[in-house]
Amino acid sequence: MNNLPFRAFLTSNMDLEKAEIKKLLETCGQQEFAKGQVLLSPGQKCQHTFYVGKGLLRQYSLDNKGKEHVLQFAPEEWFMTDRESSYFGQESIYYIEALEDSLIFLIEEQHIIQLMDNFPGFAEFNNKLLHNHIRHLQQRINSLLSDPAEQRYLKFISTYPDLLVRVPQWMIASYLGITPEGLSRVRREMASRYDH
Amino acid sequence: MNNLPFRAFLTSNMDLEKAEIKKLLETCGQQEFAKGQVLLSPGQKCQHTFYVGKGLLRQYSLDNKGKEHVLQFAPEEWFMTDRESSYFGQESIYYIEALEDSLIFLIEEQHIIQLMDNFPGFAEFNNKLLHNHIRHLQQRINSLLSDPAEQRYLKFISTYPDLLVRVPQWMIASYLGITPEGLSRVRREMASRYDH
DNA sequence: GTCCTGCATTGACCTAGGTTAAGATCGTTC
DNA sequence: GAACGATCTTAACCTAGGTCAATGCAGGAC
Repeated sequence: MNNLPFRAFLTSNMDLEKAEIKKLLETCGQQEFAKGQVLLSPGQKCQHTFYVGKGLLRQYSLDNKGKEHVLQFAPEEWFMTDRESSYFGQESIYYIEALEDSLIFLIEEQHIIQLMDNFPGFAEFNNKLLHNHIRHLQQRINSLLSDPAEQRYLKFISTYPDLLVRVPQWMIASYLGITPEGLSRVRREMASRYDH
Repeated sequence: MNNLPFRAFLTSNMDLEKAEIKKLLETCGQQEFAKGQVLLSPGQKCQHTFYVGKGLLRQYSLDNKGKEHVLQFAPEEWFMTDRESSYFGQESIYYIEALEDSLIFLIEEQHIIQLMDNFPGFAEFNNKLLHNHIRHLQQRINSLLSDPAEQRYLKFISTYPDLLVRVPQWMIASYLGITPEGLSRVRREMASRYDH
């Protein structure tokens, strides 16, 4: 089984022992998703945590006016799941979609629990992921409360420089909480400040 | 030691065994904070997780124009900490302040790790807290992206009806991401819609 | 090639909410 | 009770960003 990307990540980044990594890789499936394919839809229960070996995922919601709102992007080496749904067993209100042809490793929620029970290193590893997630969400909220659109865009660029070229601009706008037109204007104003 | 509020919470809400609860209560201190007292300031490392036995805490940041932005409130039976700081060992950029005279139980970060290692029930308990936190943050982001101010206010009322009377209105406005004047207007418009 | 379809940009106009400044209403302190 | 500070409200005005509609470009698909 070609689980190399995931194995490499687990080996290099986490304090996991060989046995733990082996067990994790054994219990998780892998699947290719084509660009545009949907991994999770509203109304479904999210059964997996997705690890992105190759490609790019996004999570978004649809408001009552039919407008999309991007909650997260997940490029290579990121995990994505709807924890509201997978952990609490509720029906999700989000979409998760592949933005590129992607190689995804799927970890079932119950396996996570099993692994945590049996491997202390894995519990720690999971703990770290959760804290990382919380840190990101908290920073994002603080930015949404404190920063005007241009600041948020600048922060996005410096935090995710690679996404800038992989993701259409209107999705970045959506992530920032503004319209595509709004982002276009922000960019124009930034540019006009430079060619004096 | 009068740790009754915390003990009662742990006993009723979590799948913890007596030994685990005993251990947790033994290792955590408790302290009274007067209204207005600050538990954490920017630049400090957050050493504790705070459990609110009585009273009310808030976490907020200060932007470069000197404006406050409320990230969270924590009334009775809630936990509060700056996980960005306590878990990752960074200096905090937030304040945590008591909004009322409060009885707080303090759990040191290292004790949490110890407890997680030694008591599987506690690891699960902690895991649940983290997921809950993530759920809240995610819902808040989605609301900030999707909802106009009035919607956000209505959601706040239905989620935290008690805070409505315990927290000054300008702090609620700050939590919602608008100015006090803005919230005042929203309320007026809501009211005017009812006395036709 | 031509015809799509999706994305980015622009400009004119609009609106939700920010800003400023002035009261109104309090609970506190002396 | 007078004086004070904090909170909330109101009103006039302002601005960041939304809305709408038009235009310009790419790639594909054929």
